[in-house]
Amino acid sequence: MAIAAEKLSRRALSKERRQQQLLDATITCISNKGLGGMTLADVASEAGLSQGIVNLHFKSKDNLLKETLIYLFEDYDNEFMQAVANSPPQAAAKLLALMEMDVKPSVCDRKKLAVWFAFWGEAKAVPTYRKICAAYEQKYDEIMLELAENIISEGNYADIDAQTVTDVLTSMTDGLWLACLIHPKTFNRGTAMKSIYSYLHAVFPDHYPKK
Amino acid sequence: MAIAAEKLSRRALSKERRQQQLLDATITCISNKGLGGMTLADVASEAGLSQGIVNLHFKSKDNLLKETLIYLFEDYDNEFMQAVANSPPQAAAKLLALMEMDVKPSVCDRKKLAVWFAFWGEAKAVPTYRKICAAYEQKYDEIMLELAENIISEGNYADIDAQTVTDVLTSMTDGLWLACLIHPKTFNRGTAMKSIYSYLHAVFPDHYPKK
Amino acid sequence: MAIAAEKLSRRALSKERRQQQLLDATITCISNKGLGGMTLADVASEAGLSQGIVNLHFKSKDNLLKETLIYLFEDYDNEFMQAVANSPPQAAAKLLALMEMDVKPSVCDRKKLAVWFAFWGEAKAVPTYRKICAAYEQKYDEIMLELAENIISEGNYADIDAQTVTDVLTSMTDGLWLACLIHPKTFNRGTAMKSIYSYLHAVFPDHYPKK
Amino acid sequence: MAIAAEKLSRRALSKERRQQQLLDATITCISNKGLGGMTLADVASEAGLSQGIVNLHFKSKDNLLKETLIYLFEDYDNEFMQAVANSPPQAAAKLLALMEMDVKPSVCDRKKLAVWFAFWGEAKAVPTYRKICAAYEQKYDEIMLELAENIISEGNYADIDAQTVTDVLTSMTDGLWLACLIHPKTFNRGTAMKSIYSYLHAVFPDHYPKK
DNA sequence: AATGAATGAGCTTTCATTCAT
DNA sequence: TATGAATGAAAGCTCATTCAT
Repeated sequence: MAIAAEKLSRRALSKERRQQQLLDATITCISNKGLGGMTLADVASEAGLSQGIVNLHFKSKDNLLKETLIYLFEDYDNEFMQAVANSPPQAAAKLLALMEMDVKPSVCDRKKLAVWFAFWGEAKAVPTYRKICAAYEQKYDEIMLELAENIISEGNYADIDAQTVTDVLTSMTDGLWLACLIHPKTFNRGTAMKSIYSYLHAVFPDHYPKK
Repeated sequence: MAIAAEKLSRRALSKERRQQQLLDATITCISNKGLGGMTLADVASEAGLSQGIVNLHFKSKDNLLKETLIYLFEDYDNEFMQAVANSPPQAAAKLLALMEMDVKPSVCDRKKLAVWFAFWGEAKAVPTYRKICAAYEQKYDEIMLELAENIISEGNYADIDAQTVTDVLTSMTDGLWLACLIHPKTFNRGTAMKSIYSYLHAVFPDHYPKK
Repeated sequence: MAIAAEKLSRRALSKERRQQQLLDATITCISNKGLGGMTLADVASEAGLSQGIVNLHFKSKDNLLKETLIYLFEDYDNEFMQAVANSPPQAAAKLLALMEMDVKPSVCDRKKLAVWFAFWGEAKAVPTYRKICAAYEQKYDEIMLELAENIISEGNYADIDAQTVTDVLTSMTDGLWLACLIHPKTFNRGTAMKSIYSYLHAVFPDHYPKK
Repeated sequence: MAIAAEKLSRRALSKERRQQQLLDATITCISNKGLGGMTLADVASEAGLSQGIVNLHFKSKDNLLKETLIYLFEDYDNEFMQAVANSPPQAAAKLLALMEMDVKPSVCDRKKLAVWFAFWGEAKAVPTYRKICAAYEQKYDEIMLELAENIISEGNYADIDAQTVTDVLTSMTDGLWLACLIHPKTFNRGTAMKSIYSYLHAVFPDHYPKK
């Protein structure tokens, strides 16, 4: 029956929407109260819904948190893949696009960063979180590694190790994010990008000329 | 003698000793269960003492956590100042000594790192933590900045900005710590140091020659 | 049906009803165990409900106690105002009705008196209680004062001070309540009323003739 | 041995002194924090001594409280018996002296009254307290009753019942004490005494002339 | 006699979870 | 699907009591 089908699809959609709404509320709450301080009542209240709603949609708090981490990664994943896709075809341009993506406001955003670090802070104690992180991050590492190798193969960088460059870049963005989170007043997006570029220029001077 | 030993453990230690013991137990517990998962009962049990002992010495859980963060920083502070003091007088040597300190096993230790990140993960939500971090970190920033400025003044580095270098180095160690915490299997101390050195070589080639 | 009854008791009552039920349970518990000895678990158990119920409805124990005192006063207030309203229009009759109300079983009841004295016993240490008491008692004082003044103006009582009479009557009922609480075996409602009447007769012989 | 004996007696004296000191501290603490709020740590601290001191001298908190109540009564007893002893030989004078004693500053003192009412507030729940109260109060009742009977036998008071008078006077002082405790700002010692005298004048006009 | 660190039972409070509506 | 009153386990915290010194 067409009507039933439509209803079903609408319902399904509505369900997805509601879950997204709850995930957004969760992010806000973690950001404001920390992973430890956040309660399901906070999330429900932030979403303007009733007490039991989170358990209804996510079964348990643990599961909600797991889904929130995945949601965060899916969001980042989108940004990451779009940065790769929408940049010029050269490896150097793509690598730079990724770095710019990492400091752009929608990614390097204190609310989201607070949640990232909240999860990382519990990661050692919660294997579930560590596994999710490992899976996604391996993917990003592979992509960056390939870009770095391409750049090296294009230039005169005999001594440079692609994995080292990848590690440094990953570490730098993580470290800059921490700075953004902990020292919001002194942190500056332009300076951060300048730091990253200064490293790229240092290792790949032919591809990243002095500005 | 077993009895004497048992009695000793239950006997009044000096207040300071007992508190240190509890702070150590707290670090272990946070590392194992996370900031949110850790309970005062865990800490007491880890220290082999009774339920009420933590409140007796630290008044409240919040205060215990605050003191733990300070204890962590005091420990790091010792390492930091010693690294500066015990290295050759040249700025380049001192800066390198600091970087080596940051990856040395007693500092770049998963147990401690888990606790650092646990606090950073709550820092946005807990101003107390943020303030403590800010106070110590400003000090380290100033010292590193001075070292970087000295190096620059000694060589032919007209284009290099000392603050940028400091920011990059700080970010890198933070990022490498995160890698150590989250990806213990792939993280490698030697590689980490190699990454850092590669950056130092890239910006200050005269002071940090190719190895 | 037993099942239905059980279900009913566990089912959501109106919020107001549930709170009243809990306030009644609180009064019973204070009466049995004293203000200090009463626990929230006692109250919940007395109400046949679960541990957390009191905090759910009253936020905290302190607040529960405050609301209990108010509940007690509202109950007394009803008795007081009804005694005034339902008695003959003459001031003397109304004043006598108030005194009779004070010794009637539903008011001069050991369970309730125990709670009154429990609060008065803490009043010096808890400003909140003192404020609540002061507010209500001022009202009763004013009403009684007006009645005493009316009686004085009606008779030949040149030397009588209305405020003194009011003070004496208030003191007497408080003192008789204490006797009822502490010496239940020797306390006698009739004797108590006789005492009060003997005073009324002594000061206002025209309005309160010898019986 | 004289020395030993002296030491012993000094020690014994010191012990009694210490206990009195602790009882005084207890009274202060109950007055400030209420029976429920007072802790043994408070008492020790108020006495300027160490944690375990109260249990050392009084075995348990319950016992301390019991002894405090007795201490309070012994103090009142002294006042009572002295008022009787030191007043003129006539019954009327002695009865008046007792009433004056009840409102004199050292007796009708908010600190002490707070403790009295704290005990009365728990009396229903704690039989020990009730028994102690009953024992002392019966004694006072008997003495006052005899005085009242003497006065009646001396004058033309055919209709007056001695027990009723005694009850009224006792109730009045209790009630005035409550007023002093709860409404310290409006309570007035002179007015209180005036109230009592007005009653004495009303029932025994020949013995207590209009002032 | 006095100390005060340590204990541990018992309390208040929080909150994820359940369930009748 | 959604609600929110109710639950009850688990936590932090308090404090009377103990005991080695």
